[in-house]
Amino acid sequence: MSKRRISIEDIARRAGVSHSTVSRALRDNSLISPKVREEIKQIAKEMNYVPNAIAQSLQNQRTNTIGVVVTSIADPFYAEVVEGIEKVAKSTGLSVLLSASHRDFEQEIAAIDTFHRRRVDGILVADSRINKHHTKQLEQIAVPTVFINSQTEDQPDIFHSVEINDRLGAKLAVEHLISLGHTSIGYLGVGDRSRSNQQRLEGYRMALTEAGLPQSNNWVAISDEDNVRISDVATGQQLLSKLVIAGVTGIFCYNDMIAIGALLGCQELGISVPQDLSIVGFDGIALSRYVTPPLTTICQPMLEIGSSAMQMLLDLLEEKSVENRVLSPFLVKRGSSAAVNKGRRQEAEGRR
Amino acid sequence: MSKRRISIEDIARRAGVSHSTVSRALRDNSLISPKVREEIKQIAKEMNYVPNAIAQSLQNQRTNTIGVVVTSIADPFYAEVVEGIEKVAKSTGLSVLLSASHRDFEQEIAAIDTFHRRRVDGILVADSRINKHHTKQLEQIAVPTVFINSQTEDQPDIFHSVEINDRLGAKLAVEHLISLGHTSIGYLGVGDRSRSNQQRLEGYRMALTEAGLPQSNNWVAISDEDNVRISDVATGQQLLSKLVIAGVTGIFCYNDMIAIGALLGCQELGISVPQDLSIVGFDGIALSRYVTPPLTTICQPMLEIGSSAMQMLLDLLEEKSVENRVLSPFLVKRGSSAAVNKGRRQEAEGRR
DNA sequence: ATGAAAGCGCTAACAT
DNA sequence: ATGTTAGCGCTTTCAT
Repeated sequence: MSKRRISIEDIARRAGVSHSTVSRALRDNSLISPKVREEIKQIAKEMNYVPNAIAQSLQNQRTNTIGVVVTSIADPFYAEVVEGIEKVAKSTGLSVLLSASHRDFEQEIAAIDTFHRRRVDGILVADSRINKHHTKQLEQIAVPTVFINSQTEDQPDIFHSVEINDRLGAKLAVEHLISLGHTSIGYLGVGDRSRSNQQRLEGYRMALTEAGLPQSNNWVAISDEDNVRISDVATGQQLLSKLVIAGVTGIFCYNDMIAIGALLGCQELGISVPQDLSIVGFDGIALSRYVTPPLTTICQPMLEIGSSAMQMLLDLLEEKSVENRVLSPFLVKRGSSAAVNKGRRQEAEGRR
Repeated sequence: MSKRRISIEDIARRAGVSHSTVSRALRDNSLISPKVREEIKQIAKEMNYVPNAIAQSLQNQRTNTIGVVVTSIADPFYAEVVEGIEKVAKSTGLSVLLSASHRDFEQEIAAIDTFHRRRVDGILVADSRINKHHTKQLEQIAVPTVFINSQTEDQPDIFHSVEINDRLGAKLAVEHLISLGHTSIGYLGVGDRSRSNQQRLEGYRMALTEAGLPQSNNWVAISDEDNVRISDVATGQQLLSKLVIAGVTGIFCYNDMIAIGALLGCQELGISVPQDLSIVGFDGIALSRYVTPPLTTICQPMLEIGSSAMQMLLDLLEEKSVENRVLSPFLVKRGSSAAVNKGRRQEAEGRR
């Protein structure tokens, strides 16, 4: 299987030159005469020479590799983000090492540490749990790092970031429901993504306040932080009834998976969407288009989040100065939201 | 940013020993006295030493890295497979380089080539297009390689593989429809995944033949190979009407995305599933559970496909002998399939 | 235009 | 138990 690999020394021997000549020839160094250069390239091809990127990396102090940490590879949201990352990485000759953190601080640190040992040129971390307290322990990482939708409240300013404007997204969602005539609007959130959940909750409240609409603690349901073992879908399904009992006619969900859980919950309870209840999600994952009814949602430009984080990393590698980016999400209206229907709603309530 | 990194020489100098002593101490070599060993480890920690995996790789002729090629990172099926791969890779201290081929032969080769240059210890390729004709060009890869659900008819036998039993899966699907009383059963396939499509088609035919049921070319619709730019969902949606017109009461779809397209098509045409038409998918992606009605489908054990391919690779790395694996898919009955309803069906036809 | 030699950071065989 | 030396495969001065 592993007959030793061909090296430039082997080629040099065959060509009757020194190995440095071979190195130069293969790299199109202008010092080498065109003739020998071609000869050497020919021999290299005949011998099936494949340059050893490890040796090059050691010498060049550059691995042309970046590390990417996501919560889960199978998460449809981050899968799309990684797709965007990989695309621009590939176009610049960079390879990507991928690792999953499962929203666990320890695993996130372990992944970064591995990347560090492997001397990646840069790191991208999605949904990071790292905050200022850990800065000390991490500042010697000395590798350009970009955070994507960081979950940390106060982010170390030595790092860079690409974020979605969660508050704006939430406002857009709630304003949409308001424009449809809803006045009792609920929020279905998660307990284990502190920052984004907080921001979306704020956007939700802000929209209600600006519209002069009432608020109530009964209209807000957020999953227990410790209860996060279960999936977002299950969370949405479980928490739905609380809001339904509280009498909301529209619900803004933390994300699409929660919203789908809510949709499922509605089926169980015999509530029809959007006639009896309007539901709005967040993220815009492919799935949101295919459920019934198709989900009205706040779309994040997932590919762009990935590609622009990667682009930022490239700029950092070239020592350009970069500015943190905050991208704007946008509303996509689909079938799960409709004008409020007070009659139907009350009738539905009476039925219970 | 990049103040030079601490090396074992730096530690050696501080500790007043030679760099090889440091190397040994850090690796718990028993030759080093416990006392100096601890001293050295202490100093290393103080200096924030991070071993250079690149230098280790060059010396050890092992990168502890594997390369994974999938058609698309955002593909929900392969995302799940990669999740399985990464999990066992991480547990054995291996890192994974990920690359997308987009079902394109050139890109697949390019990715493998990059892995080759980077001296990965092993390679996993999903949906490979490589066949015996390319063996010559690839046999010097000399890196343990495992194919996952290869798309190639005659696979080079120097490579190993983990596959799903497509024919069995298709049979299961069709037998399920038959057991529900369906006698006119269609197949909705794809033109750009030659092998798996072929196998599933065979399984479909086999089941019909064994049951003594009629077959018809009008009951089989397969997308043009050149028309593959469009998504599987769109394919399913477009091709549906042909089978409907041909009068089938049940359809087995190449995969879940096609099936979802078919579901969408049914909505457009006012056909209710499963009352008027039963639909069965293939893959068992998360999505299949959440559409309406939830999709009856043939599940592939995605995580297991990933982990067992990875396990096979590990065995190969330890020079154990391995055997190719063929995993069995299984039927999951959900709402999209039901007993045939001839009355309703004919009525629906009359309506048109 | 080409070769000799040093060195990237590490491991390991060979001294002692 | 520790130091010396020689690589791993490459790039890059510095000679010539």
